[in-house]
Amino acid sequence: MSSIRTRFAPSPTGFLHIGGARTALFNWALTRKAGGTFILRIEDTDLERSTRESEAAVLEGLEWLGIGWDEGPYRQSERAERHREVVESLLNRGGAYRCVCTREELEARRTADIAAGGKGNYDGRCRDEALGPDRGPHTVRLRIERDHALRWDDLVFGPSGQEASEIGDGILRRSDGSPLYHLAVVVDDIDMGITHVVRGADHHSNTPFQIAIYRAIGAPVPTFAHVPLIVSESGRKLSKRRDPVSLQQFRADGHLPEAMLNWLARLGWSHGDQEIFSAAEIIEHFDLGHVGRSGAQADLAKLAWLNQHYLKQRSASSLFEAASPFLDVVSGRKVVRDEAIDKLLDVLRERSTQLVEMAEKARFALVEHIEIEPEAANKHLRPAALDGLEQLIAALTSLSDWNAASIESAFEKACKAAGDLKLGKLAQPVRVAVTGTTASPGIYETLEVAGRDRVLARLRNATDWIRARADAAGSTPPPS
RNA sequence: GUCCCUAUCGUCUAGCGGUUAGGACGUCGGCCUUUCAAGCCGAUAACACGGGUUCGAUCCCCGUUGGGGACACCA
Repeated sequence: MSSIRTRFAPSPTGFLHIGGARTALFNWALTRKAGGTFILRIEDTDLERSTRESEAAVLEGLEWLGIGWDEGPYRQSERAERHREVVESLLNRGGAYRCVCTREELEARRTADIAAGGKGNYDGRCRDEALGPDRGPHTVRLRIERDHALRWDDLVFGPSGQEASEIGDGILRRSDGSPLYHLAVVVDDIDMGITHVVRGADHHSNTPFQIAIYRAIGAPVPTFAHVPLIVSESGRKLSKRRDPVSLQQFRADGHLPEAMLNWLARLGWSHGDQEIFSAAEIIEHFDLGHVGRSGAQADLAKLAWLNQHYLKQRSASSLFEAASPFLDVVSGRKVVRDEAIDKLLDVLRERSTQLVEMAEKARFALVEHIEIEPEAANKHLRPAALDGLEQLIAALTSLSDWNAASIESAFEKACKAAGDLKLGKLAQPVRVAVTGTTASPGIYETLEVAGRDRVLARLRNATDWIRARADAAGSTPPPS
């Protein structure tokens, strides 16, 4: 059996967006499953818009997702000579011809044709003129053989295509001598021995013309599979302006690569009822036959769920590894891993969907000074809480060990000393004093990871604040 | 405008002539509970419409409607 060869061919005109990432993923999964060769080719023939930065972003994005390639990256721009060569040979063999129609003429005739009920295809005026290279500025068009069916059996869409008579002779080379995309991809795919072209469904309609180019060149037509586009949550085409589409952005928000991979894989593809897929399982089960035929909306809520799922799956060390850069940002320094950090991340993982969120929730244990939410302070840091807080400070101060269990005993002692105070009555003020918010992990763990010194300092701050505020408001000071 | 593609819960989807139309996310409710989560339990919710074909259509065919894509000397 001959092994398959596939490629991912992004144009480096921006960041790698999720549609492209998914196309890469499908190619990769298909190829890995079949034990074939996956090639990366950068389509940078549009020199105006292509940049090395975005090329680097594409490679980085793929690497981050764990999508590795076997050959390349090749650059289409480096193959210009070869593209010229193919056009020349087509010209020599009569598979293509020179066309001197100007844009204006073309546009006028096209408009007239449509007005007359036609399709607006190129009318073939120069087709049989046998124009030589001495005719001034000209483009080169493919001489599409009439009465040919330009059809193929798409691995996703099934039987597809059109009759040759339904499309016009397309341009292969511009008047400035540069090749058009259609010619370049076909030539590159032929030269690189691509057997399976898996790409976005936006190319579905271009395929007949490309098949005609394969025929003219005399090369075997590869197998095609067109993957439906990802659409935005509003149901429309993804807009770079409106929608979150950059893989880099998802990464910066704190998504784990395994979650992104799983999410992308399930967007338009399924394997029975299974929702959770490791990279290995995607490879094991992937097949084009189970890729849907209609566009899929990017479901951010599902991504959030998946991301938390993988957050919960990670080992302490790999969780820290992923979270580390985010923790550094919040703390403003390099956070080193220790037992307290591990514990902190561990209690935070089931409370966060992204790493930015996780790091933000870890703030109370990472920085010296916290801001207390005014609303939380007003509600929970009241004179009524003073006695409990002071009893707790005393109990905490006399603790010999600082851990969740000993802290719990201190709470029990404080509650009892404060007149059989309910735990909830004490826990919330403490939570606000220590974390600045009303929501946090269990109160014992929270105090444990915040550290004794910080906890005691913040509790004292809180009691001071309550007193000062009571005085300022002129109300009766709390009983001592 | 022409051509092509597409259509199952709000979303991602399973289904490939006969099913109580399944799962997951979300949403809602309950349990748990020191807050928030997590977890567990339960509920809600779909075959776009109209014709055929067939003993029987979610499934096959044809329309309609909706959605998407392509029609460049862009990629």
